[in-house]
Amino acid sequence: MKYYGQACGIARALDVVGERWSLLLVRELTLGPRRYRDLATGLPGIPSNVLAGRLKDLQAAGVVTRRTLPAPTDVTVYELTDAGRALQPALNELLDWGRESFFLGSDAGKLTVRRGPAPDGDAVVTMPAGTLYSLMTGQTTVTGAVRHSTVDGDTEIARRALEPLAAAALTKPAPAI
Amino acid sequence: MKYYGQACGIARALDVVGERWSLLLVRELTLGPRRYRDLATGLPGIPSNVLAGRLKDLQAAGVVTRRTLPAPTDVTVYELTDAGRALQPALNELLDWGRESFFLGSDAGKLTVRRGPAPDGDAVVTMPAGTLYSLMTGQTTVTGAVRHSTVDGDTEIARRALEPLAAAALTKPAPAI
DNA sequence: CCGCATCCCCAAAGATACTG
DNA sequence: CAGTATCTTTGGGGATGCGG
Repeated sequence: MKYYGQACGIARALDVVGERWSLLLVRELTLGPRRYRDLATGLPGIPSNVLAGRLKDLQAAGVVTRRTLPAPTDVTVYELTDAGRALQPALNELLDWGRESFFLGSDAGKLTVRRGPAPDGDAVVTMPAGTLYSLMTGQTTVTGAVRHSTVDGDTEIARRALEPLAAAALTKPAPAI
Repeated sequence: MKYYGQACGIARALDVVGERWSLLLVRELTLGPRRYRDLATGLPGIPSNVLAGRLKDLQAAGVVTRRTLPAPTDVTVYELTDAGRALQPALNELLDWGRESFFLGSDAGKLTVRRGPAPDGDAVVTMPAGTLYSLMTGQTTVTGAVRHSTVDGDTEIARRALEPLAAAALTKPAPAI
């Protein structure tokens, strides 16, 4: 890893747990001791070598320990050290921040997640999360989704912005709008 | 950026500010509005294109805004949004965690930073930070450093462990010990 | 199986030069 | 000064292999 090399405590903390997957790995271990396989399934998408590498790094940093349970189980588990458990308050704050409201932006067929109140735009479409889900999974169409939405601004622009989000659009390249 | 794609708030938070440099950039902006150049100097080592990219990402995420001050200053500054300022508690917790005590480990000529109390080993050398600095900058030798240290364990092993840390060792490959 | 290690590939970071 | 352009290097993503 490349270190920030700053005296700041935040930088030093990120030197230890700032790499991709590291904090999520700690999150998994706050639930208790876990086996390699448990961690792999709890972190969908993490490559096997990255998981192994992170576990090594966090052990070297004194955040995680590896232990083999006594016979007859004879299972190797990973668990947090005291220093690792001390990360809990930071995780809680990140959790609080991360679950605040957010909104989806559609720009030129590219879907982005943004935080805070929705800014003014050509059109703002507000719909229940379930309606968005139905739209994206093909259970409803753009027309159907709009019926369950409130549109603030140009309705035609709103429809064109929603098109690339519909499930049908997933099989063909999104048109630039 | 590759998103974690998990419903967990921590994962969503890291989707927004989990990339390298992002949280340190937010830290800089908690001090108040800053110009591009201020940020670059406050984040030593950040490549210019990465800084520009992070600023774009954080603006898109609604964490940072860009503003041009009115004439005659006519200076563009970056500052945190309300959502960005809401990261302060998380930064404080990371700061608390990051400035806790840590120790250096020397293993096969490789220097590592570890957290928590120093574990038992073949030898544990305790010295003032200034002595370590002198050793690594060549202002003192291993022998001189040991004189200002307390050694718990095998003294010869301690000396061999310190050798690769001395400034003189930086010009030649560290021997495997 | 479970717990990794190895390989290849590509996207992103690092470094530096350059421009309006 | 505030970025963009370009090139090199690193490290993550994905698949697969392998020993206990």
